[in-house]
Amino acid sequence: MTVAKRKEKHKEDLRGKILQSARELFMDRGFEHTSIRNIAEKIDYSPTTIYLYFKDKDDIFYALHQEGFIILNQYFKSLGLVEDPFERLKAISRAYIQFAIENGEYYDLMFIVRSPMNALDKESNEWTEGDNAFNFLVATIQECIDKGYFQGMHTEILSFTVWAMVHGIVSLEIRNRCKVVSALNQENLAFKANNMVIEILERMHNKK
Amino acid sequence: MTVAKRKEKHKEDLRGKILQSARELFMDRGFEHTSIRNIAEKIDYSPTTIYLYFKDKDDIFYALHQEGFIILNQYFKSLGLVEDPFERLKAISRAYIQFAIENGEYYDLMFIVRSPMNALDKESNEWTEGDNAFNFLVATIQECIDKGYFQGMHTEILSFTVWAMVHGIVSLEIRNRCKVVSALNQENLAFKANNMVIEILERMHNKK
DNA sequence: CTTGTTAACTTAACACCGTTAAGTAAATCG
DNA sequence: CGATTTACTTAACGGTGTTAAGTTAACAAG
Repeated sequence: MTVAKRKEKHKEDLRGKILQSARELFMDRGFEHTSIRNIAEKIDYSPTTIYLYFKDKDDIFYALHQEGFIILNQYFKSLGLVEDPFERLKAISRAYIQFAIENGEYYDLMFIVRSPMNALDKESNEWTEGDNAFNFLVATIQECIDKGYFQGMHTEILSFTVWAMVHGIVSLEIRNRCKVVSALNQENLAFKANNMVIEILERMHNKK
Repeated sequence: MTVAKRKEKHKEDLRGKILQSARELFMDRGFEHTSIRNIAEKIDYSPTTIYLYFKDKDDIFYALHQEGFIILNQYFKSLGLVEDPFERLKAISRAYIQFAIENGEYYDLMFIVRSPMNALDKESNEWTEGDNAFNFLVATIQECIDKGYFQGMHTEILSFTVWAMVHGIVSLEIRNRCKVVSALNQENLAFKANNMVIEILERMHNKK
C-alpha cells in the first residue's frame, strides 16, 4: 500500500506546515498576536482546515510548547557530562537562563502562558515535558545532597525552589517588570541575578 | 458653582462604577475572560461609554493593577514596625506570598499579565507602584547588609533576586506549572517553598 | 422664550477572533 | 459505473476591542 503511505505522508506534511506557519508567526509576533486565521492564510488554506489536524488553538500551542522542551533539552544535553553535581547545578541554571533569553517566546509558551496547559488532560496531573526537565534538576540536587550540600533539606522542594528562582528572574524580564531596577543594571540583569543565585547557593555550602 | 461640582461628582461616580464592575468580573473570571462589553452590560451602559472614562482596555486594567498595589501595601504596612531587618525581610517574603495566594487575580495583573504595562509610557521606565514596593525591599536588604548579612553583595541585584525567588514560586503556582512536584507536596507548596527561601537566606548568614 | 452650544450617551459599524455545521469536489473502492 | 470516503471550503454564530457619527437633554446667551 504505497499509495496509502503517500497519503499518510501528505497528511503529516500539512500538519508540519501548519506547525511551521504557527511557529514563524508566534516567533516574531508572540503568542497573543497569532491567530488561527493568520496561520491558515500563511499556508493558503482555509481556517477550518486547521481543525482537521488540531483539536483547537490550545492544541497547536501545546505542540509548539513541546518543541520548546526539545530545544531546552539541547541546552541541557552536554551538562550530563559534568561530573560534580554542584558544578552541574550551576551549569543547569546558566543554561536555563541562556535558553530563556535566546528563546523568549518559547519560554513564554512553556512556563507562563495558560493556553498550552489547557490541552493537557484536565484533573490529571501529567505534564511529561515539564516532568522530564524537572527530574534532571531533582536528580542533580539529590546528588548534591548525597555529597553533603544542602544538608537536611527536602530534595524535591529545594528543587522546586531553585527552579522558582531562575524562573522568577526570567519571567519578570519577559513580562517587563524589571523597570524597578535602576537603568544601569538593566542590561544583563538576568545574568547578573543568575550569578547572584549561584553565589547564594555557594555561600550556603561554603560557610558550613 | 455647586452645579458644576455635582456634575464632577457624577462623572467620578460612573468612573468608579465602571471600575467596580470590572473588578467584580475579573475577580471571579480572571482578566482573560473579562470584556469591555461585559463591564458595560453589568452597569447598564453601552460599551462605548467606557471609552469616555478610560482610554482603552489596558487603561482599565492599569487602574485595577494600581488597586492591587494598595492591597499589597496593606500586607506590608505593619512590617515597618519589625526592627530587625533580617526578621523584616523574612516577614516581607511571607506577606508577599500570602498576598499572592489570597489575591491571585490581582497578582496576575500586577506581575504577570502584559496588559496593564501597556498603559505605561512606552520607552519611559517609570512604574511608580512597582518602584514603591520594590524600594521597601531594597531598604530592608540594605539594612541587612549594614548589619553584616549578605557581605559584599550588590544591594539592588540581591533585592531583585530575592523578589524573583518569591515571584517565581507564586507565578509557577498561578500559571499551573506545579504539576511536576509530586502530588503530596502540592498542598501549600508555595508556603513550603517560601520557607525554603527563608532557610536558604538564613543558612547563608549563619554559617559565616 | 427661543436659539445655539455643549455634554453624556447610544447606534451602527469595522475589522478582527475561535469554532462549528453543512456543503463540494475529487479520489478510491466494490 | 455507482457508492463511499477523503480533503477541503463556504457560510455562519457569537464573541472581541474600538471608532465615527448621531441623538437627546441640559445649559447659556440674546
